[in-house]
Amino acid sequence: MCADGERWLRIPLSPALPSLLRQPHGNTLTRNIPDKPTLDGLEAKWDSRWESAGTYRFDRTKTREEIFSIDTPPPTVSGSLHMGSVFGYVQTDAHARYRRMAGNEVFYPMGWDDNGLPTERRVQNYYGVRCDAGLPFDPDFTPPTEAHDPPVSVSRRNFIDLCHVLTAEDEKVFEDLWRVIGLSVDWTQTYATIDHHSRRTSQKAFLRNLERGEAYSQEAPVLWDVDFQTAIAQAELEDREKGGSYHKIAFRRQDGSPLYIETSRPELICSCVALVAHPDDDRYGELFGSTVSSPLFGVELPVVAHELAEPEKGTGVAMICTFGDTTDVIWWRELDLPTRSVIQHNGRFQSEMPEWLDGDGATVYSELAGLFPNQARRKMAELLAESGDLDGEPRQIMHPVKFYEKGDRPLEIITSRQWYIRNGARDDDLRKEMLGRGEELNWVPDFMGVRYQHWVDGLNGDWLISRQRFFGVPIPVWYPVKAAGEVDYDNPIVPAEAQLPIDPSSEVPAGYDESGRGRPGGFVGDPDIMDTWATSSLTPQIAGHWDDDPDLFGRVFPMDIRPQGPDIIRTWLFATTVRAHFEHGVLPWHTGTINGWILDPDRKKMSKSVGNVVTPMPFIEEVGAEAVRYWACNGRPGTDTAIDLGVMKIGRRLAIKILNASRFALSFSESDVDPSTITESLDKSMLGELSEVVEQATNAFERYDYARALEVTERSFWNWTDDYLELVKTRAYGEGPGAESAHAALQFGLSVFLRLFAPFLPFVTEEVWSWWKEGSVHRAVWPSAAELADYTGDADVLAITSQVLGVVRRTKSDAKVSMRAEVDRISVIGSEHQIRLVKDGESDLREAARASAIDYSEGEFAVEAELTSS
RNA sequence: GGGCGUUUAGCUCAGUUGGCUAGAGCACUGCCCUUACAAGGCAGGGGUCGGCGGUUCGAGUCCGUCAACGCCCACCA
Repeated sequence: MCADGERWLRIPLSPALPSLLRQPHGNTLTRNIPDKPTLDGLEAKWDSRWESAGTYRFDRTKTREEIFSIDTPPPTVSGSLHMGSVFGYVQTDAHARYRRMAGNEVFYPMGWDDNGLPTERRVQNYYGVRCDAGLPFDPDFTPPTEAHDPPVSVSRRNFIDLCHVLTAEDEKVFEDLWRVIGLSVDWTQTYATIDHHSRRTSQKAFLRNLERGEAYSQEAPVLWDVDFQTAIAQAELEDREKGGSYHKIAFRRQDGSPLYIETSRPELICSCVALVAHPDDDRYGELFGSTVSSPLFGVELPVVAHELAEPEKGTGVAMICTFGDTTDVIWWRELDLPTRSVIQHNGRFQSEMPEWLDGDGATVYSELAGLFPNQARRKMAELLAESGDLDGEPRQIMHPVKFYEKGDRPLEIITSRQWYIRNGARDDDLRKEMLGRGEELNWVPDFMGVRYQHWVDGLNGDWLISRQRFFGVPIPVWYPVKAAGEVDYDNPIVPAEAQLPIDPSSEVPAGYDESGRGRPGGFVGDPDIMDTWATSSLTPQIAGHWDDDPDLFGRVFPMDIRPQGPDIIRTWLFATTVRAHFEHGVLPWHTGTINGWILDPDRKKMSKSVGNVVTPMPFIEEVGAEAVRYWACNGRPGTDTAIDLGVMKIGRRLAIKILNASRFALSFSESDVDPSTITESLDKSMLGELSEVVEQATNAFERYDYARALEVTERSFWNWTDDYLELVKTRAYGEGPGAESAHAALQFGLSVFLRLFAPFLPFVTEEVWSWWKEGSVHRAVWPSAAELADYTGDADVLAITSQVLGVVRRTKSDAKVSMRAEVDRISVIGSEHQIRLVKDGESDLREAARASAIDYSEGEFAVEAELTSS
């Protein structure tokens, strides 16, 4: 795109030139307005000029009161570029541009979220590699040009290098998109969640959480993705409806009679630790305290009582396994049951014979060893059918199954040691404090606050931040290895803050040397990394340089707004709130603006799995960046918005209209006209109406309602071109005070419109601004009623004159004659006041209507036009 | 099962604290090459504001209820 953008290029306004050329009063640069203004190429032209002029550079000498700071969402660079990527960012940009013009110094950095699993997965697929932490580093490894098939194994360090290479490429693609779409970010203020500064900030914040007891490690059952082989957090869960089948299975009471349970996971009978029924369930009351034996394995199991057992579900008796689902974890913990787990980290049944099995049970188990759960399930169903313990045929059902949101196989629950940060789930006081933070935040739109509240109310565990992966910020601790060789997890060795960032798998704690790694009396490094949210929950601290630039941090933090999508309230917004609450004792921002969803043209939510992801570049190429921006800014705050090429085309038409109307408005004089020459009441009326528009647009922006600001500006602008420009045209082509008044009013009006549109249509407004003004429209002062006050008149003059003109047009249209057709007379009936208003605009009205005379009489308002018969 | 949001013209959407015959654009129809604009301009037709019931002098707007759609949450036996 933008290939021939410079075909009518003029001498650029170098930042150095204006001071040489500027005259004491106004600006005398010769205008160079193209005969055929075009939108083509404006994106590239102005992006590079803004960059070289530093138009959006942040001035850090400003005070906190003057600064407006934005906690920009760092896009996941390994994710797909889709229309949702531009939607929310453009809305934020419009607000940033408004703030900048309204007098704030805007802190608008950009980050890239590049660490974490999404990048690893993309690297695996892109290059056809897999990370094998056991392999040695290969210094001669070069990134493959084509994906290996089948995948080759590479060392951890080579793998991480590939992650860096690919994310650098991905970040360039994103930056290019942001530039084309016109985001006014300060490109000197960028960060990446894997970079040195972010790792340092992330580790420092973690160590402080650890020191204050807000972070801890614990050996416990966790939700586990068997493909990625990592623990995941509650916030990353999603339920999917999956088919399954209930198996009705007989356990044996002491007297040999069957006790039936129903389960969708018969393969876990071997890890069963108890059966459970509701304490008030009379059917089973006598069994509490006794034992039953499991089918095939013959393990004696207690029958226990717990409120969570639902009498209506299945037979009313459930088997408790370690662990089949999250309810099992609750029962296991609250009833103090033993652990009998058989599923390994790779998702397969362990090969070693479980110690609680012997005899026939061991023989049965040997058939399950090494299988995946779904394979073991079929095997168990066969075996149970053969032994007669399966009652009837399995019953097909659909039920919700927990998945990792990025995963393909159901989660398992596996016991392992993990790191957690407290979030209020296990501490009522902290939960109340976090709910209080949610109430404190100014939510835009306000109903979004409910989502936060529900999430915090529903938390059922602390925040699990450790991941058994590679491309991320390492957990910055080591552990002593006791003389007996066991690792002392309870006494982690921490680095000094000055040492950060560290990688405990390659660096050595103070007082040790490398030879002690993994040896009794020595140390081991924590092998895990932190989840990406553990770092991106610190974006205000990272972007504001909490770690290394307290002066800057004091000027931007707490930030003014956090713009983001509704889906990550539970993750990003909540986690950021937790971290700031712990570290700084404040809410990290004043306002949270939550954008809506992007729906595809059929009003379906876009998602990769559905395959309806729409990428922005084809739209930008077809209608231009500003048309896409116009569409994005038409989406109300927090409102789901469908991708609509039609809306974009309206935006394009608006931008073209601005070019053409500007060309007309600026065609009458070579220099700025003094607004004190505005004397005609129609002109003053127009400025009076504009004054109201300015007020409405400003109020809307103050409420973060960019869409409303655009709407009132746009409506007024079309009236301006349709009515005012037509009314004033003839007078403007003439000479004398009337013409001068028109010229000045046209310029003044245009100047106001360009500034009102600048947040939405940054390229075309800047282009027109450059025709006759110095500097950037984006650093021009936001229009105000005060600025217009000396030149305004009764807005009703223009309104009623336009209305009369409308009647004349309709008359001509009905008569199927040209708009240039002559009108003999217009008769206006109205109140004394209305008549006076029309008379104020009469001469312009007669020219525009081509009417030779206007008759007036008092009465109920009515207008009639009498065409000259031809 | 709970919560939030949406439902206004064929389509995409406005309608701020309840106030005169409900608005815009697209699409459709008619007219017009008028010296800013024909990838345009001007004008026109088109809606019992999801259903039902309330409050009110007055309801698209407030309350209740039902329905459809979307999203979020919920202990997978």
